[in-house]
Amino acid sequence: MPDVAEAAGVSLKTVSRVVNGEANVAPETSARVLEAIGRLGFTRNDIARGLRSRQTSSSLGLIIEDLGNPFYSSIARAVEAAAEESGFMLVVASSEGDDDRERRLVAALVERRVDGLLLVPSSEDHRYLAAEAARTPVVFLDRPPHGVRSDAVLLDNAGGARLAAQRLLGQGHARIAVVGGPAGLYTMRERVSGFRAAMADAGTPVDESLLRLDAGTPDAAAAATAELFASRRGTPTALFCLNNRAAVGAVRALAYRARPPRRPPAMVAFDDFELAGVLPWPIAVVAHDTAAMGRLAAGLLLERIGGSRARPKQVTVPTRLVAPAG
Amino acid sequence: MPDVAEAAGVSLKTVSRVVNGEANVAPETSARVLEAIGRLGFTRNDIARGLRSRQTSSSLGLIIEDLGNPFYSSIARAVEAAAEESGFMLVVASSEGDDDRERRLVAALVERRVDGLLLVPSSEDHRYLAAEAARTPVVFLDRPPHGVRSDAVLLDNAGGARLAAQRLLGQGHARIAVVGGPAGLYTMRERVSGFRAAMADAGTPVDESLLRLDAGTPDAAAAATAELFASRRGTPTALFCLNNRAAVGAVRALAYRARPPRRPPAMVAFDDFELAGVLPWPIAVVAHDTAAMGRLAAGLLLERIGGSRARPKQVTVPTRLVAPAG
DNA sequence: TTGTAGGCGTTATCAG
DNA sequence: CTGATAACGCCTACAA
Repeated sequence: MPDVAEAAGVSLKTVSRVVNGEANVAPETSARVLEAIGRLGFTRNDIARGLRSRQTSSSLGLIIEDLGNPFYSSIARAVEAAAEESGFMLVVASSEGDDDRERRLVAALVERRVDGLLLVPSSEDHRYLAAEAARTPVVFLDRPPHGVRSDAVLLDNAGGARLAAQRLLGQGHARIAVVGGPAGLYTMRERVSGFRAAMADAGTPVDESLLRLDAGTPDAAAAATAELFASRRGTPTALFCLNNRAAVGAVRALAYRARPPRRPPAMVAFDDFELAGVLPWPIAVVAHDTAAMGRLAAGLLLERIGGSRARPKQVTVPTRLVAPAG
Repeated sequence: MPDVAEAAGVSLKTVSRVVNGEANVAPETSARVLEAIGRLGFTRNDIARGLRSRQTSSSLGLIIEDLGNPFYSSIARAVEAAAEESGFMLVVASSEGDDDRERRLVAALVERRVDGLLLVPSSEDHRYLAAEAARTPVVFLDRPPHGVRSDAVLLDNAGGARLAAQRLLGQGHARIAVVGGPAGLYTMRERVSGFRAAMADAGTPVDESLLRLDAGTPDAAAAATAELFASRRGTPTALFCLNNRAAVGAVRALAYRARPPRRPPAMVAFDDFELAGVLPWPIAVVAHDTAAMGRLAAGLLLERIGGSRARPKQVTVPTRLVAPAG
């Protein structure tokens, strides 16, 4: 910038004014400065800029588990759109479900002075955030905070699981298998407990041997599903997949098993997916609005960044059952 | 940091040393400083840090079309992994296929002093980048640069399309419909020309009325597909979908059309998708390694950041045909 | 309308 | 081993 100033024969401050489009610059001076800028290929340094005033980077941080999972990437998309609308850029990082990585990423983002942080936590104890949260607003996504008071946007996991169970029960199924995982994850626990509640309400006992809650990947879910439906006796007649990963695995396992295909089980999957409607047999899904989750979370975060000191809110996004057309 | 220094009764520079784990600090002094840091909740400000030395933000920028498209999100995941490995964070922005947005995002990222830029360009004239590229290394992804010399990582689009056409031709199909878009997009043009080349090689004339290259969204592709297969006469017997969006739309259209379903057309889709193997009828896909694309691009970028002045490379990632098991 | 002085939080340099 | 001082690139406040 000093170079530009010299080249244009003006002071540094005048260049600054031109670059930022401030008023009170003679058109002629401005033109000369602009010319110099063009000639020298000058670009304003936003990082030095923020240093003085806002002390920020005009960016939001988003920590999710895995960008490759459509659930998270669609959240990321919504967050990015909302951020951009308010003039923020989005820094995305994947924790891969690892506590330590999560902590490291939080620290890195705070050091970079993101203006706010959206976090899908992998850890279950967030007291480590108390210090950061004092400086940088944090909004939790998909899973609630523990040990720190922050806003959170969650799904109605138990409600959705209830709907799933009720549908299968309503179709006359009693032997319902449940596949998903990892078992310890908040969303999984909630969904399983919603499932159990619906079963209890219906007076239908849960056969624990049909619960496979250690299937957190498509492959694991496929293996678990294959096993569940391989036995000759005591085979379940219906299947509840706890998330989109489990659904992909289960669908594969069921599609590929012994040909010609036996009668497929009734199936409900938590999380909608693009091709749910066109599989070889009907699948119902527990759908929800991931875009809304992202938008809501970004909105809450932007309010905090704007200085809101309201009591931390916990917003729950509804789920609904989408049955196949057939 | 001055506060910490005062609290610990040392100089500012000593605090800096401790924070950065430099050698030559007495353990006792270090302990005192650490204590003060903990007590005051101090966090190093990475943005001020970069101001002095590297003049950078230790981050890479990635501009893609849409995080919601699995093709791009899986690239983003690979890029993020590679970036993180080298100590960079990733700033993601969606151009939504819009030239102006692309330019604005590039400018914003350069102003933020990302150390390098990965770009899936929407524009077709990149001379505007010449100035930025001088300061910030740019690597093109999925589509080649025009008017600026930069590295690029591309797919073998024509080759993949050839494979697709050859498969359908080999199955005895001559009336092959092609659905996708937008027509002007580099990848689409390449794929269509690969398709035409294979048809020409086989001596099979292309029926232009079966080409629907304006179907850039699932909905548009579904409509085009429905229309193509609705007619009584001149109906195509096979379908080539130019990308994953078109495939989703086409599958929907074909799955939902008049029940009981007529005999489904033979189908090949460019881009693999998770459930390709389990649809009601067999679908072959032109698969490729998006993770490798992301990794390669990030690698090239990191080399440039490292100061490489090698002649710009253009890397082509191979495609292969994956036929259904059946 | 334009310019000068000072400082944002950190690190590099060089002296103690 | 530790500290004083000068940058880094820009903006705010005040002055001319």
